[in-house]
Amino acid sequence: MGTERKRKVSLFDVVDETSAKLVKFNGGSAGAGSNLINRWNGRPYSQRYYEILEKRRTLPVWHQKEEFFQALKANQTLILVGETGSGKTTQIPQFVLDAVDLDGPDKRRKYMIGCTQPRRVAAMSVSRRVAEEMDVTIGEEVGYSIRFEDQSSARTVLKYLTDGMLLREAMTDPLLERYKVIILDEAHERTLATDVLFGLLKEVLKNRPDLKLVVMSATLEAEKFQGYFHGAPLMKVPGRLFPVEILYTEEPERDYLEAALRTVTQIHMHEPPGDILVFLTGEEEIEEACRKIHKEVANMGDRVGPVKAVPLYSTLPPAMQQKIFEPAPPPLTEGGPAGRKIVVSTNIAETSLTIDGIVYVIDPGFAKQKVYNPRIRVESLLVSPISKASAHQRAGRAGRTQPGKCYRLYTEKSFNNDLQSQTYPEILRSNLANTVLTLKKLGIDDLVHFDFMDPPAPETLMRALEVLNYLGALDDEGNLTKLGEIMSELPLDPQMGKMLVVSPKFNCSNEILSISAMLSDEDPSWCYENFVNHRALKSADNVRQQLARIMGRFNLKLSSTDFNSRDYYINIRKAMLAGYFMQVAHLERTGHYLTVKDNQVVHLHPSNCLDHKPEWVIYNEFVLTSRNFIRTVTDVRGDWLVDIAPHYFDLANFPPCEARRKLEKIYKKRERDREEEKDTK
DNA sequence: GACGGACTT
Repeated sequence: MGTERKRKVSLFDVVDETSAKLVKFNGGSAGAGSNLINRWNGRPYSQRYYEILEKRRTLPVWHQKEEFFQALKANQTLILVGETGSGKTTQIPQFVLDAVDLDGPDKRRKYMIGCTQPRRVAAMSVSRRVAEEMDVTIGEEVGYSIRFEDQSSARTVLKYLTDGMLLREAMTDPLLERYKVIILDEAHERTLATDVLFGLLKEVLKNRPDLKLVVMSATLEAEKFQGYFHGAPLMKVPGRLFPVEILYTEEPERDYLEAALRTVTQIHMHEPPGDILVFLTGEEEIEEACRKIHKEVANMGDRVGPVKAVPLYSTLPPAMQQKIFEPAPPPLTEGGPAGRKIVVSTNIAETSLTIDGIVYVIDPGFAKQKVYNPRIRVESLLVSPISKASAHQRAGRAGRTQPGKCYRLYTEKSFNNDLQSQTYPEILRSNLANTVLTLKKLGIDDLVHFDFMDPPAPETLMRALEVLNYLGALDDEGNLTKLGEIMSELPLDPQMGKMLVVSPKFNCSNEILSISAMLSDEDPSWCYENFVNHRALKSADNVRQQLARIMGRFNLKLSSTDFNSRDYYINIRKAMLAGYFMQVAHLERTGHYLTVKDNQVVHLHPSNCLDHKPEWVIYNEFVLTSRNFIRTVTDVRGDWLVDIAPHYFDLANFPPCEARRKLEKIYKKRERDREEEKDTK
């Protein structure tokens, strides 16, 4: 069949010049005489292939193709720095395909090239683009793999996947033996998964001399990467951005929101046409800013053109998000002042979404960032100053289609002296219980000596180990137990994983499965005009199915207590406690709740749906906002605590407090009951 | 009496 196609093609009238060039660009790897045949699927190239090829050749990274080949050939690890527009994400993996031999030792099995992305959408859209460039079908020779969707096949030679997905694959394929080359893209973002992959790959490379690693990053922190990867060579690729003029304020601004709005109106009045992108920190602030912009511009009357202020944040429904791509409004009257689009966005526009046509960026210098307090095991969001790298990225958003301007609402001195150069990697700002469980499953026994690029605080690791030990996922020697094994396979936090795994014992796994799915996904009670969010329910159902499949693999039975039984809800609450016994709060005589053992004063979040204040509650989340809130709470009973988690509520290891005294009473009553029982016998 | 920056398995 293949021969027939080849014959047809040799008669095919293709522009000679293109095919001649093609031989050269395909290198020696395309089979002899097959320059018009796509080596990946044996089909003749389409006209579109040649059209795209012309454009690809103009990408900055193409000028360094030979240099890249040499570096890849000579080294096991390679670091590549390329700014926005260099074409690295789409081109480098294709260069790698041209440079390496994917045949396995027995010739039957072919190796793959894997390229990680921090985000699902990116993995999906980039792989589609590359499939088009290579003139192959997506899901065949070029594919992608993200949660809920595996678009790859036995023929796949290049696979884009989320970094979290590669980490999952490593659980079953510790030496990543399906891969010949792994490319970690967007490494500067330092996601939790990428950071774990760094350390893991360093180990794997030692045991797989034939495996190669390419680390791609957008910043010069690459020199740090170089040090980490034993002085791997660094290749720099220029980006393709228009110049962006940076403007600072003379004095520090007291109120960044007010300053941002003032800057918007000034640009609108005095600057040439071009859209504006304003970075703010959250939904509420953004909606308020949009309202104020419309109001202020309306007050200016006909002197200025019309504006369309559009909000942008991740929880905005997709249809509303699409509005950022609509054009600016036309002038009110023919020949009148031009209209302007003003996108008011969170950090989502810094990395995940690119909007063409932005000429002005307003950067107040703040973002909400996660911080973790290992002492009380609480993660919270805090509005905090951004890093220099982040400011640089924001500014770049103004230069995608023409020269632009970036207004930094802070002084140049502040930029130089106060901003840290890089954002703290996520691994230093997170609860690591889940990460530690993953590492254990990956066979990393000695966490203290695991080669993290930035080692987390020892206390954070200790707290994570402690939590996993209390849950029974790790034994006292720190080894993964059978329970821990199952928990590591579930895409859930350890507490929730434990709750789900033990739920069959409480005869309520159907219900706990639903609860887990609903809690681990976006919240559908954030309803839109009192209707339950359909998309959120669909996605919770998706999660539920995935969890049910994994439970099936471990022979965990799906069961329910009779709905009319008085034990129906009791069993569910007990199963929840079996996972969440470390997140208990006790109602003190003062009327306040105090978290057990950590002794933090907390308040029931107003969104709770209890009709009374129970003496003991377990909570799903501790949120630090205007006060310490515990959110999504469930009423539990004191004697369940000592039944279900006696090892945690062990009085020998318990600070003196009201909760302790209550537990003492329960233990004493237990003793009395036992003795009475003895006497009656 | 009031909350989700961005992501991922």
